[in-house]
Amino acid sequence: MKIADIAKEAGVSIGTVDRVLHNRGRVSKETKAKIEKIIKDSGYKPNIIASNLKKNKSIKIGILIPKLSSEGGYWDMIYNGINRAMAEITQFPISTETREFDRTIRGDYLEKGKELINEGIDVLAMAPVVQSEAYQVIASLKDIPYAFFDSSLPEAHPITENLQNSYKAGWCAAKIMNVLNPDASKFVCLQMHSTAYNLQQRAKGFTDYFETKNVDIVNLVWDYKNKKELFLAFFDSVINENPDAAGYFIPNDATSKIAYRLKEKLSDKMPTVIGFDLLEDNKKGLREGVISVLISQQPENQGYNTIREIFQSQLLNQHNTTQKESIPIDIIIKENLPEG
Amino acid sequence: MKIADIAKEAGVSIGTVDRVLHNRGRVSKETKAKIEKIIKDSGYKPNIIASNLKKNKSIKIGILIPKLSSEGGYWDMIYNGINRAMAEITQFPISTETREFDRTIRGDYLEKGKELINEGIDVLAMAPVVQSEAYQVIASLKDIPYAFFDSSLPEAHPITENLQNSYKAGWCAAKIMNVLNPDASKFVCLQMHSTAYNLQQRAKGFTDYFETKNVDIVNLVWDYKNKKELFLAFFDSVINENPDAAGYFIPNDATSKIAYRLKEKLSDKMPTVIGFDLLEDNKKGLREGVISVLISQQPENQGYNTIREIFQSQLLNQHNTTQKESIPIDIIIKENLPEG
DNA sequence: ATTATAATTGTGTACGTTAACGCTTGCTAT
DNA sequence: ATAGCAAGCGTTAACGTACACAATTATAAT
Repeated sequence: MKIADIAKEAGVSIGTVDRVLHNRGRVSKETKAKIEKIIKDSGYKPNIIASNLKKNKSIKIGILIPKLSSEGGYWDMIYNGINRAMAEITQFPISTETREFDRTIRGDYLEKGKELINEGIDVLAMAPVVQSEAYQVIASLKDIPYAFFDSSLPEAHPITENLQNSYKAGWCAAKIMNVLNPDASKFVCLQMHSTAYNLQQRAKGFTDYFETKNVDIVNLVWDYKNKKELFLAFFDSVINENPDAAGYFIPNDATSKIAYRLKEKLSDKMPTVIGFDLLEDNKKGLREGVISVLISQQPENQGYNTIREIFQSQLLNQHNTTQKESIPIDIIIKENLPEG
Repeated sequence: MKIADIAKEAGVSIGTVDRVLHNRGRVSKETKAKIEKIIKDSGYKPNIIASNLKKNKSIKIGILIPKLSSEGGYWDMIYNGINRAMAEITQFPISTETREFDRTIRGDYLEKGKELINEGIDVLAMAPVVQSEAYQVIASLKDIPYAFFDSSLPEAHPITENLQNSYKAGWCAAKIMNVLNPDASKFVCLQMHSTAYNLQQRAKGFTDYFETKNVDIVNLVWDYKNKKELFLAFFDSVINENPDAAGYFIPNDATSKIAYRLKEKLSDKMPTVIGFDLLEDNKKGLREGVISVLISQQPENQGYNTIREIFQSQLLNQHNTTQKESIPIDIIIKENLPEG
């Protein structure tokens, strides 16, 4: 069934059918109704291939992402996923324009966002990690659609979002910590960025799990604005003050650093260490046994899915109706660590 | 850069360029060389959209899969993934033709496979679970490409395969079993289909893990050809004979049945139960605590990926060069069980 | 030299859709 | 009555590729 068939059946020209299909007006009510009925009854589906060929439209996707090669390579993993998805659809007229922002510089997020908008992007994929500025970027977008990865923003309406339920991830980590140390009565939870919502939620999930259990959770926060060289001294004092802690939960990605320090100081009775993300350092820690468990946010898939869904919605006009699940909480131990 | 541009640059017509592009001969050596150089230098990429429009080719994918609604719904999960992928590409001229076979009927695999071939499929996606017949099907395919899901076949050359490393999965399960029962000295491994290669490998991985540890593994096999109603009596005797078993490893998907029986018989000191696949029954067992851990083969993703890769290679002519990883070993506990 | 034949190369149409453009018809305002 | 105008509809030229067919040129046979 193609437009010409509909036209023939309706006794009109393809131009008229086209106007009805695209709601371009200039068609009488009766004709429109007749054509719409035929379209409905025949189950006509537009040939997206021909459509794209004719329109010859190209979609430019803006990517707003924290500085690559920072934070242990976490964002690079997302970016790899983005590139994998792009590679799969090179055949289609789609391109990306990337801006890396520095989340520690006030206003940088907004600035880079506006740069992208000025570039004339058709859709924006963003990690809304600087909340207040992210809202401003969205406001500036006007009618340009946007998608989230890594995290979300209340009250926003992205075309898709790919992120993990942080609270549940913390809760899950707590369960594992509990199982690995059934008799323990004390664990440490050490956050490195006080402001990040994700990390707060993970810490909360972890703490809440133990609420009804007779277990002491020591919640600590190390502000990333502090001088880096002071960290180890700080951490050593944490170790000294909590000799009875059976495990350390690190809601952010700096797990290996902490794990190796613990190994150094407490080689005899190494506590359980649970952290996040399959960064190279963390994978090494897992392989060498100083980290017991890592929870992966599947950043590669987040990037990949984001692009795929943008592609589906913008180029193929397929808007997903079904509620999608969030990224699963991926439990990684030495034995199921993916190779490479 | 399009064919017309190449033609203009080479001073020939597009027909000649076309012949060079498709190796249809009838072009002089010099002309061919000149055109090939231009193609190479310009980085020309054919417009797959226009190509498909012209060719108007439709790909029919044959699906050879065990009876749906059998084996606890495992194959239905794969089929769901297949359908999800198909839904994403409805815009493209691609269709499926499914044949369900009964793996317990000798010759049925081959028969259903031949039916598909006679249907005139362009590519076959198959679960090569009946090895000898699968080889015959492949031989009958002649030059039709094929893809594997769930399992593989030595010496075959599928365009893609999506499966989990069974040995590694068993090994991983063993590690978890060990961690959950650090002081135990005996575990039971109970297989339900003696012939399935996958299950053998899982059992082997599990057993091998404990080889150097002073742990006793009781390896049992219940042949599925036995009368079903005898199973519980058999299993009760297993329980009685191994009162000191700290855990049960079930390499196949009938985990919940076993777990609930154990609960009935040994409610006071319930052993650890580790099994496979997120079937409804198993998920229930996990939620209710009779199953400790399930390993997921991500069947949904297997089906999804298989179709996607067929689509990429057959319709977009994008043949993946990079070695792909096998399906990850997905560790599922109550706390990270996906909803729904 | 002239055909016959083979080896090259060029031309034209179609794939289904889009959208600019133009044609008709009927109406309003002068 | 007639120009002006808008509503409604039809026509047509692309988009880039594939392939059948026509046309040309080179080579061989007489």
